Amino acid sequence: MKNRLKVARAEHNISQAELAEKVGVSRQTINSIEVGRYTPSAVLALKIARAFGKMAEEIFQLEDSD
Amino acid sequence: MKNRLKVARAEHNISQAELAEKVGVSRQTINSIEVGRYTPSAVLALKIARAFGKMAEEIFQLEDSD
DNA sequence: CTTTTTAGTAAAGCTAACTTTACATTTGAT
DNA sequence: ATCAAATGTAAAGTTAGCTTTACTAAAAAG
Repeated sequence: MKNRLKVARAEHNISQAELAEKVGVSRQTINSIEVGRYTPSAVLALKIARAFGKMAEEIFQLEDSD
Repeated sequence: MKNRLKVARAEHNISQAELAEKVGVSRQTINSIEVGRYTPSAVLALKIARAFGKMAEEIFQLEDSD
């Protein structure tokens, strides 16, 4: 799964740590998702999307490999 | 997390087994998600939404408890 | 009423998501 | 050039997502 987290954070000018706090996970979790180390749960994905005022699909996109 | 899987399946008139096959998981996984036994991964949530031609948020909704 | 399809549930096992702690590297500000 | 903030990564541990097999119950079709 691809994600546009880095871009969305840049648009909103917030750090990984700030996003983490906003959605209730650790900073490392946000970093790991952002760099593609793993896929978030649907709950976390929805919270992240909501934090940016976007649809989940605008932030997270399926790849052929999924 | 709430979900509208049962309704979406009814609209599309497909069984849990058919949906499972479409998105590449076991029938039990679909059933478990539908009855709220657990939350899907973001990948699976996106695949399910796509299978119904809807946005993830139309099928899966955050609750206060999330 | 009998058969078939669909749905619900359970146990055991495996892998991936997430945590905490901790340290190294990069970037930005002064 | 220095200090602070932000990012990247790692290891160890816990929990949740998902699988397979298997059985029961409900609903639909005949």
